[in-house]
Formats: sequence, C-alpha cells, structure tokens
Amino acid sequence: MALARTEKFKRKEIDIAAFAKALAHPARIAILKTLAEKKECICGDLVLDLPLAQSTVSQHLKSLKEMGLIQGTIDGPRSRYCIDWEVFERYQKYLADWSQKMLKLRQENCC
Amino acid sequence: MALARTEKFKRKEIDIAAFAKALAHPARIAILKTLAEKKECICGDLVLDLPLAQSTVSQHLKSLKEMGLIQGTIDGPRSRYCIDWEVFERYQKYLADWSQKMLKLRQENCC
DNA sequence: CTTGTATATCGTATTACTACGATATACGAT
DNA sequence: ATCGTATATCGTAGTAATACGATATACAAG
Repeated sequence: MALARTEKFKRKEIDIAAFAKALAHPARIAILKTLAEKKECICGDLVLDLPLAQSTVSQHLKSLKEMGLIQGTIDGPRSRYCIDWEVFERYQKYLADWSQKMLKLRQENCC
Repeated sequence: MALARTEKFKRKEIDIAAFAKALAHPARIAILKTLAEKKECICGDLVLDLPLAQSTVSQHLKSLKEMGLIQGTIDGPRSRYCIDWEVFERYQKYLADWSQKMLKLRQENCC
C-alpha cells in the first residue's frame, strides 16, 4: 500500500518531495545538467555521457518528462530534449524556500 | 542490479542524489521541518503529527539517521531526535549550488 | 516485581525503482 | 524497397521503498 497516504500530507510537502524524487538519482542529475549546458538540446548524446544502457537512459528521460521537468520533441530519426524551465524553476523555488526556512530555524541541537 | 553503477557517476552527483532521496518523501520533509521548528527535539510527538503508523514513522526516522541528517538520543522511555545541522547544511549547499548553476545555464529552449 | 508508556524492530505484503537485452518503430539515405 | 541509425517500449529480474500490525525492549512509576 506504498504511498497510499500521500494525499494526507500538505501540498507543499508533496511537491517538494516529488521534485526531490526526480533528483534522487545521479543519472537524472547528470541529464539535467547536460541539458542545461548544451545549446543543442541533445538526444542520445546523453547515452554516450552516461554509464548506462540506452534503454535505461530512455527510462530516466521518460520519468523526467512525466514529471514535467523536461520536454521532448522528435526531430527526424532522433529525439531532442530540453528542460522546461518554467516547471523547473517553480519546483526549484519550492525547495529553495523550504531549505531557507529550515536554515533560519536552525538552533542549538538538544541531543 | 539496481544502483550497482552508482560508483560510475561523479561524487557530487551522487551526493546530491542521496540528499534528494532523503527528501523524496513528504513524511521526511515534514519530520525535518518539525525538528527544525521545535526547541524541544521531540520524539514520538512526530507520530501524532503524521498520518502514519508509529512503526512507519520510526522507519523514516531511521533512514534519516542512517543518512546522517538527524541524530537520536535515548531519554528515559522516549527518544529525542534533532537535526545534525553540520551535515544538513553541507548537503543543502551541494544542492543549492547545483540549482544555482542550473539556473545560470538557463537559455532558450530549443524544443 | 508488575504495569503502562514510548520506541524500535521484525515479519510481511505491495509497489516502485533501476537495470538490461531484445524488439518494435520511425525515419533518412541508398 | 532495403538498410542503417536513433529511440522508445516491452519483458523481465533484482533490489529498494513504503506501510502496517505484532512483538520486543527499555524504562518510569507504583
């Protein structure tokens, strides 16, 4: 019954957790970084960059796409991906705000 | 063979992903927030705050502890938890730096 | 010592994640 | 039409995550 109780948490907590989940694998961190760097929104050049099989990379891309963080278009025989910055920034802001709030609350440890 | 290839990624990518993984559940987001807020580093008051069984909360606490983000001490019949700010800030910085770098790289989408 | 309270851990079930190879699909080039 | 390239998807397998109830443990109080 895993995750069945997700609805019972606060919206913000759910959103932050969802974004964190998208970042919770080194391959996806690397993919996002690469997409941000390259002007040419690459396709399977990503496969060359990563120590993973082509099908596995495709799977990671799919999950990032389903989450809305990236978009993909078909360009002839290849696929072009790029970051949906509007979505990325929105989630990034949720997380950054949360982190800042956390740090502000910092106080002496009691244990 | 999941995660078997983790070693093949860059150190930073692995660290960021690990921190993100710790934040990848609303319950853990809520737990960290509560621990940051309360002066009294609570024990099982957390259970009352969360829509989860006591054993499940205990499990989330354990994973946060194993990751090093929180510390726990036994205080009589109860347990006291609090955030290990040194660890938290370190990981938080990794993630924040990465995010900032991402945003700086932002450019026109090509798809 | 017994009882009650607070927690952790165990056992278990379900679902999600990660990975790969194999196959299907889609298109350009010949 | 055929071939090659690029990609997505399917099938499958192993591992991790999530959740809960039940049980064990540890201590305070009586």
